Amino acid sequence: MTNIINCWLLKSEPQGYSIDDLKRDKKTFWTGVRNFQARNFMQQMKKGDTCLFYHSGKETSVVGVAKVTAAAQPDPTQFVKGGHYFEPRATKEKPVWFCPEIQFVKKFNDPVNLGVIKADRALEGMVLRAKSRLSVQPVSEKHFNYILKELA
DNA sequence: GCCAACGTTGGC
DNA sequence: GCCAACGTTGGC
Repeated sequence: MTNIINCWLLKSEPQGYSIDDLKRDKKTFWTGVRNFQARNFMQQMKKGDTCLFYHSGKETSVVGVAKVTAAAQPDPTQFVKGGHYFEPRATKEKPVWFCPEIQFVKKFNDPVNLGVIKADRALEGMVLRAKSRLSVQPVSEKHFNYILKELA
């Protein structure tokens, strides 16, 4: 049996790319992630997987839901010489960084704050509680559903 | 392959 | 703005 994890959490600085930006764009490629752990999780994402969309910075809240519409593919920003996300080690044959495509699903009326997530015993073990820096992380289906149904 | 130095993220 | 956490780089 393959890995059946199919819920994720994506972090974003809202000044950089917010849930409202995603709502406007409807779809986007999740480019610019430059962390190997995060990349490895993104490569496990499949079309149809669901994602919590988290705003870091001032808000520190889960603000909505997105879904994966295409599996990870080479991140084009790694080839842009002089660009912020340029990757000198990457070639077209052997790209280093990958990005799935995601689609807007919903924005919460009530964002779920990190404080609540940390305090709620039902969310014990959530990666977000421990790994403060990881920008793409798996979420158990139980935790995902709980956040949607009980907290948002 | 170790580890010190360095850089970045992100909560507070 | 600070700083803890932690990922990455590069010298050895």
